[in-house]
Amino acid sequence: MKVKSLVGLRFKERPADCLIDSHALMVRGGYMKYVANGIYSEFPILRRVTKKIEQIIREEMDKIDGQEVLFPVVMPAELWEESGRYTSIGSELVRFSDRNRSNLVLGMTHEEAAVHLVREYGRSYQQYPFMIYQIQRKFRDEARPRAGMIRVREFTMKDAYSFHTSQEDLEDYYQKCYDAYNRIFQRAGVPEVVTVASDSGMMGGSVSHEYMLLNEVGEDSIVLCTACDYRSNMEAAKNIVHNEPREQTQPLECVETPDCKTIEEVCAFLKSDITGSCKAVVYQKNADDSFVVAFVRGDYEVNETKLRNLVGEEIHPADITADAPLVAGYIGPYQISDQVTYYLDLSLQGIDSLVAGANKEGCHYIGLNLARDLGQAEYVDIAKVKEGGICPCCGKSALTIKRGIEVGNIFQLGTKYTKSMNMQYVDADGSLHYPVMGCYGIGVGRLAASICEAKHDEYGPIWPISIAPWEVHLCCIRPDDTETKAVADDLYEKLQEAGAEVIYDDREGVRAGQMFADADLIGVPIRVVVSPRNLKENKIEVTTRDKTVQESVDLAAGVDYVLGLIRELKNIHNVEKLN
RNA sequence: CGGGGUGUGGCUCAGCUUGGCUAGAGCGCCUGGUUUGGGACCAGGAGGUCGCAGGUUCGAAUCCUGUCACCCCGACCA
Repeated sequence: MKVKSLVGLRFKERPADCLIDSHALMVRGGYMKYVANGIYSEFPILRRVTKKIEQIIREEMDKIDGQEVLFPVVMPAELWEESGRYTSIGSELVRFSDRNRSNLVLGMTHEEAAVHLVREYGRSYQQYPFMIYQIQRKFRDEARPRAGMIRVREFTMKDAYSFHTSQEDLEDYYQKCYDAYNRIFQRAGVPEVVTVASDSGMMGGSVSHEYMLLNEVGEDSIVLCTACDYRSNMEAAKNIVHNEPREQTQPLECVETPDCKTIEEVCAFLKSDITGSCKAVVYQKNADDSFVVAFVRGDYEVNETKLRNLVGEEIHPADITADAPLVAGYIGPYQISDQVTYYLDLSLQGIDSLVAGANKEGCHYIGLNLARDLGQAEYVDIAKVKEGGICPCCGKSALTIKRGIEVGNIFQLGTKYTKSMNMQYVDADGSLHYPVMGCYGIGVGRLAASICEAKHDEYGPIWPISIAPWEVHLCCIRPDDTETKAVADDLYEKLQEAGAEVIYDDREGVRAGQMFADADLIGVPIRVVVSPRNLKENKIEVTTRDKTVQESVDLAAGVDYVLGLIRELKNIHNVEKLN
């Protein structure tokens, strides 16, 4: 491929809308073009990157006996009605109708299609286990796409579905997939991707893991233990609090706290420690707007995912109107209206004397003892883990919180879909059973963008060779010089004949500076420069994009040197060798 | 859906407060020339319904109303 004819515009200025570097670089480098909110087209450079990622995924899926299939993008509503998700999923699922007024949906995930495809095939236990996967476009009408390709509405995803005759077999396969995913990320040049325990969300199922590329621009908070291997998404992280007894039990007393609406204001006013206070965070159930109050120790935040799971239905932050059975700013667990459901967080357990709202305008209680004053008090885990918190695995106060981009996930689904869609197999003894499912996803475009985000400098991406659009970027400085051009052309031919993927810049009238800037933006790992200056010494210049190699090589040895370098760079991510 | 912001050649932006000649600059693009190792220089050129609709006015990129789109924060989220 010649740079001269590479379709896509590169430009110097950073587009105003690009908040994160990977987005800016991929737009500036002619990788992608904005089409509509959360929708992009891929130019050839990016398409080459995503194709390579897809190929790595394909190979690893095939290694664990996956079989590639293709589901439709458009599906009839009936299919989604079978699983119940036609109604249970919100506006993220695009629904529309065709000319016959049949209701259709755009595929945002394909559990329904997968079950539909193999419902008949999987009638006998002898067919199990099996796994099918596809690499295909999905559309999710996300509320707020952002950060370029990191969060979009239309995207390419590899989604895999495995079917088993027992939970044990699923767990066995789940582990194989877990390992395959690690190989994929290693081969794609990001071995630093970590797995974390996650909340299964609307997917249902019990066990699930997310693969996170730790990065500042990530949307997820990841809880990591610096003392052991514990890793979890914040949403699923268990919070452990040990409250030491520290005060004598005091009598319950109502005090005036005028204009103190936040817990900080109350504690400052009463000159009390925030860790001895009880904070109320109010939500409403989506279904009937009834109030749900979460009480946590003043210095903690509510983990809405854990709360949502506990409540068992969708909730949203409350709008406390004048006629609500709550006094905003003065809400406490003691004598709270019986029209509200409330939960006490574990962080409140064992505190003998609390400061808490009195459910009266301008008043708080001091000396509240939950065990004594509430009769029976039940404590649940609904608070967010804090930096330095106690690890639920090793018990040390060694938790740290980082940001991560979710590049993949795996779920043990159980029989949610096979049951609802009535997929059964006949067992050896003639009895009927629902197969157990697992599902496994990787966002291809998001992975490409994440890798760019993790590996770039101010000039452009630094692609790992395994997913780089090309392996070698050949620059011919001064192609108007016939000798230089002849040497460069020859190198281009020979490298390609030897199987190297080469992008060749032989543009006339383009100065060296621009060639280099373009090469930086394309981010190819090996750069070969042919110029009159080098040829005087009968040399060519070979450098790597990350500057770890900067060699002047004899022209005669040039091809072999470059081929050797390609092999060397490829070995870095060669999983077979590392394992 | 709530809050904030922005819409002016392909890109980055100025002009708007205080309405007034033919709407500007840099980058990019086209032609010719001089150049040639980190985004060159000279000369010439193409490219705009100033997001859209309505209103005020002798006159609107500029003021008013509405509307749409996008960006950011939040909500939401396999």
